[in-house]
Amino acid sequence: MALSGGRENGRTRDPQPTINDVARVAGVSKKTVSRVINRSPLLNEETRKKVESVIAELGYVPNPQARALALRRNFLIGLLHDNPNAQMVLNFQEGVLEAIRDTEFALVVRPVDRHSPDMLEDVRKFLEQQRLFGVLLLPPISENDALAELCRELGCGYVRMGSAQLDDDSHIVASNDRDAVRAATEYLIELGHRRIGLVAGPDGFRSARERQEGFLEAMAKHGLACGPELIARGSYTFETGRAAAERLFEANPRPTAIFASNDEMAAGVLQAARQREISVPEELSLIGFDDTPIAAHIWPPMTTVRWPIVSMARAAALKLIHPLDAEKQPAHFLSDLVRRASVAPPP
Amino acid sequence: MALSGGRENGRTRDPQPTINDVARVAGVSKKTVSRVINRSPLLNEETRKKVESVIAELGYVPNPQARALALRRNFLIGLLHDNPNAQMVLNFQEGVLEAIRDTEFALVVRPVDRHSPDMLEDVRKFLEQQRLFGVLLLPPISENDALAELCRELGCGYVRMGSAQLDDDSHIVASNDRDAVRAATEYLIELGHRRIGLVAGPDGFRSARERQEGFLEAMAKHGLACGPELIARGSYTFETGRAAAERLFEANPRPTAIFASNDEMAAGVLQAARQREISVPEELSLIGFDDTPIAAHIWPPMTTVRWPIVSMARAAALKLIHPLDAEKQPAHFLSDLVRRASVAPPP
DNA sequence: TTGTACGCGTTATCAC
DNA sequence: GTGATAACGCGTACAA
Repeated sequence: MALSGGRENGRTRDPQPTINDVARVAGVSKKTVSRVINRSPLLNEETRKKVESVIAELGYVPNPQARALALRRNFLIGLLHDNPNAQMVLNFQEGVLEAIRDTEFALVVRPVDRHSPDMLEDVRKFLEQQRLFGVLLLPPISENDALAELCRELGCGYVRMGSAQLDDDSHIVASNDRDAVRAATEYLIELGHRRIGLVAGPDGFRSARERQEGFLEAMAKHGLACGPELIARGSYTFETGRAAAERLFEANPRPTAIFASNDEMAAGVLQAARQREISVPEELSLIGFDDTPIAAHIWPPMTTVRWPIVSMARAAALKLIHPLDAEKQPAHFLSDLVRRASVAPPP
Repeated sequence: MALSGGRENGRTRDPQPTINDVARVAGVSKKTVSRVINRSPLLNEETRKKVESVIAELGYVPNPQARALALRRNFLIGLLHDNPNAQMVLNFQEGVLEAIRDTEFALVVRPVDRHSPDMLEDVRKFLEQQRLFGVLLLPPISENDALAELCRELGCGYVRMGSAQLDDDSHIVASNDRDAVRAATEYLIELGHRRIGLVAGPDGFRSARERQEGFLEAMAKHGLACGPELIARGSYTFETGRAAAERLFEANPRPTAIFASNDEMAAGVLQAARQREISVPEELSLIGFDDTPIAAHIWPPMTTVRWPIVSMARAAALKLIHPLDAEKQPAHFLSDLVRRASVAPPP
């Protein structure tokens, strides 16, 4: 009579009831319970109600590990990133969690070190060991094609976040950084700026390249010169932004505006300007990229390009979760310019 | 002959070899393989070597879902937080990941909304559904005793991060905010400041209370007055910091120094000062708390209290993973003052 | 529409 | 030391 897992007496404090308990109490087979859980259409309405009430009464929750074993796939989605910037990572997590809210999916995070020679091996071990449903790749490591290839080889789903079309639409969610920066630069030009400096991002970053090209396109389109003295490269950090600004300030005549390829470098530019007593925006206009909190919290509040990372993250997660409808999720997102106080017409 | 899971021909691209495959190839039982994996001491050295070589050859990796099912516990540790601040969350993740590197544990993140009336129910659902090994609680939700009680009820391990002794040593990793703030305040006093304002944190936050009391202790110890006109409350955001500063500036005489209970509010204070053309540090000294990136990136670079969050996170994770040795991990950490340019003697 | 029997990959029991 | 055999909790053929 007593099925496995059954405990007839009220003594044992239930270590989570199982599907067997539900079946026994409801007086049906385990399979029927399983059908109720998985919303099988061919099911007598009465038995469904009965089973559902027993489920509620017992507080039954399916064991995800057992499900994973039987289905030969689990419900964990991984977030692989190389900490491009804390706020961005967290915003991304937020978007993913919006997408998987009220599903059985969970998000596991995994920072990786893109400079480590065995980064790829580390990721492989991680994927083999955890057998994730799929992974989300954040820039800059999302630009690594070998990583995508590894996922394919391991049969692990993946979606990449990027600044451009890096993969087919079912595997990418991209912002169009080039267009956004072109528009930001044209905004400066329309205000009357002619000498505009660029703090470019590091070599090897696709985002850096896209942003630089957007900048150059705008300058070229308006016939503005943009020699090497107007371009300085940083590595997306505050300090390199400061150093890059120092170099741009040497240009003669000095630029009246600077576009920095991310906010952190823009903050560095601002500090360099302050040390030289160049006032922003009166003597120097400044635009950043990312709209991280720092942009709004420094003085003057900084004009910057905001990309809709939460929506992008949500779309990426949905693509991953519903591989068949992956193409229904938008693959391209537009960034917009957040106008604050760091931009003014040239002196 | 052919055991389950065996594929004798080279045709099928192996969807991960199982323990059965290893056992068959090595010519032993799967229990023996299991013993090798779990480093059972009673094992013939020869058979161990043989099995190990087969494991390597086949590239066998144990399936964590199957292990979880058999062991009735998985190897997922959860991070519950209410985004106190992006950098802090990410630093915490970093510390946890240091601790679980090269283990089979993985980190799953779960933001919660502490303002939602059914926060507790959400967490309960999450824990029941995912059946985590244990969870790490970040402030401010770590201060919620009902949450800790819930974990105990559900048999889910937990470790809380806090600003004070909130739980017994095996369930807490705490910084001593009170001492740190007292020291920071005394630093101001030693420089000669007598009128010192406090931007306190929000009601209901233990950290806010601890920091406030540290401040008051220092003031009292040196016989300094600290009336209500010298205390303004904010809610740990930039904007409330700015507003609090406005109120403090009304005090007569105006304070020559301000301690803000976190960096974000301190940045708000700085902005308010700038709008009033009160120069920092010449006319106003300022100290923050947390040492988030913004502290170093604003102007002037800000003196602040840094707590060793990465080490704390590591300790918390180790406590969770090794419940028996939990007490061996330190439960208390000291914060230190990072001296930058926002503090000077009073005018 | 519902139930039976078995598989998923691992660990635990208890013989040998 | 080692190996059958039975759990663990759930899903799927296939039969009823």
